Amino acid sequence: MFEKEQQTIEAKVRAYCAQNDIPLAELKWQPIPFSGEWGISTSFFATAALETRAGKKIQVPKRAQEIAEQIKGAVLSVSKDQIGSVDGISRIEAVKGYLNLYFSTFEYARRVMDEVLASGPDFGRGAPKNERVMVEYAQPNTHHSFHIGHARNTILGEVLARLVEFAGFDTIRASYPGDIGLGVITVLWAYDKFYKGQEPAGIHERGQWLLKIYVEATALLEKKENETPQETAQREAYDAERHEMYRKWDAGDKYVRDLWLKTREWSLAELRDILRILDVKIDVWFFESEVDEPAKEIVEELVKKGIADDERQQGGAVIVKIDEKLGLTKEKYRTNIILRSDGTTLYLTKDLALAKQKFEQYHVDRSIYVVDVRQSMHLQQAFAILKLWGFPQAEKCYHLGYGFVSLPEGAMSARRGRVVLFKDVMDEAIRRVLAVESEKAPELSEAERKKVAEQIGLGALVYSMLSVDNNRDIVFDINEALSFDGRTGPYIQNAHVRANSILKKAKTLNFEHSTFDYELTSHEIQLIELLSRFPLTVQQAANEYRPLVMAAYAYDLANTFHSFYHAVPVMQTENEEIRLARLRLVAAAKQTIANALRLLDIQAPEVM
RNA sequence: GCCCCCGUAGCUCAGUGGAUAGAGCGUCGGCCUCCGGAGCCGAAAGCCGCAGUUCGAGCCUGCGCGGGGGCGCCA
Repeated sequence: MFEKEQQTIEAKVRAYCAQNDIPLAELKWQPIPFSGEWGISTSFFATAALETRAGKKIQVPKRAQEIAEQIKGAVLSVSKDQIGSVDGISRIEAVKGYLNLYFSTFEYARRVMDEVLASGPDFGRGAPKNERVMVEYAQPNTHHSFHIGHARNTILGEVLARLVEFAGFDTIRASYPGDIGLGVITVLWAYDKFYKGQEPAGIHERGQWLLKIYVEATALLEKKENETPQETAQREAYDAERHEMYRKWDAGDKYVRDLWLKTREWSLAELRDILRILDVKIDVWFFESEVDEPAKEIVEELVKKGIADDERQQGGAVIVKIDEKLGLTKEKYRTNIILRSDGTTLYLTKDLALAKQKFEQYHVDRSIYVVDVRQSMHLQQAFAILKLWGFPQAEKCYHLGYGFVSLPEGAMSARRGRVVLFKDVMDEAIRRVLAVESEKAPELSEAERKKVAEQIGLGALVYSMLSVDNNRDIVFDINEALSFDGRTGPYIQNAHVRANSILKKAKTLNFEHSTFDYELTSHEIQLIELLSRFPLTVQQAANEYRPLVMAAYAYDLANTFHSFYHAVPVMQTENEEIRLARLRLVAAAKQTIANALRLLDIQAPEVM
């Protein structure tokens, strides 16, 4: 937001250095820490180090301070006419090798407020980048229920999509559910054999019921210790039935296909409802079952191109010796199979086919995969093969890996039914908020209370998933995830509510022309500075593909607002000019908190 | 055997080459006659080890120690 001033000063610094034979290194600007005032700074250590390398015998820190002081003098000196004073800068200091430029707050405060309030919900939006990004996430297997690990995936993916979209990328949201495989067939088999027609009516009840069937079926099919011969025979018979069903599915048997579609729809109905709750709107659905045929075709193409080696004649599979083809001498991507010896495809094959479709049909320039870190090797292999295949977009394929979500008692396991379901956590979240709401907000109607409970409960859950960097594992503790105190979603939402509360109390919001031509408190300055950082934070989070960056910013902003709120009176301010200016600042803060929350897929309530 | 991730305060985590390493929870102490206390203000407490690169290392490189994950017919 202060690029112009930065450039003006930079030009002066360059001019001075050129005149005085100082080999200027790259200038990096950053906000001044610790000051409580507001401005930007840069250091001259790198420049001094360059001089050292050029042969001068000097102490770098001392020399850096020297340069900073000289430049300060030059910038301030009006007599040398090519280096005059700079508009908008109130004060310049040279300290410890740094050049600090303090802004004249009056001018900048007005500029920041103007931009926030004129842009409103678009404040922080980046200019269009003419580049298309596809984010693939929310890809649970069907015929199971949606657990808290799926929730982490979906939330990370959605927030990433919101960030890159707001940052200026043309964005496509894609989901890739695993709707076929032995696990799916296992549920089909058990449903058909033991439970046909007994499904419950509710969307979530039915989805969760499928998981129950899966757990039971897995137990029936699992080899046990000390099995009697009869038990062994029974188990093997079941297993044979299951595989026969898979064969029929593959052959397109109508009965099995209908059964599959019907049960799959139950899962998808539950998934769609959870996505509705999370305000996720998927643009493109790719089903694993639909990329099977294209996958088989690309195997032949890769063999023909000499990328894959066909060992089928020897009774083997089709493989890609990735390291060898890339000319690597060290083991890195290894070798992997793209077609089983029985002619069926694998996950890797399907991902290759899917990537081809993304590039050719959807023209994506960047492809982001939000997938569990345990599949990191698999995706690196896929990207490497895409590169061998000649897709330039392979360079811009990115695996956003995230650590898995486990429970205090160990890893989650759908097979064993040891999972924490998203819906259960969410229901509990709402219960907990409702329990405190009657005390916190007694004036709310029943309907409002329920709506707010959903906003706050989800806010807590979502923020707890975003406030940890994605590559870290999470041990899910419901009390931590649903905490409303401290560094949490509700803390940020509360800042929004408080800002709203002040604005509601104001008789008029006629502050369009109010100025900040009075002595600002450090709380006001810090709040304005935070607001001004929002657009750059959007870009950083999007460029680094890191939702955490925005989650951290939102907390800092809320924290700064809460401090301001306690320290600086707004409505009680006697002076009307100052009161209006502060109201304007509160309005800008409310808007920016709302924008940040929206990017984090968290609702910004007006009351709570 | 090889590859990837992680090691920062009692606990859970930020901080990816610059000034004084920050939060939350927990502990201890203050603040509701004042715009909403889901809040604010304060205190105690910390970079796994050894080398190296650099003017400067929690951050980069190497080695070691400790924890987690992965490695040709699962997804």
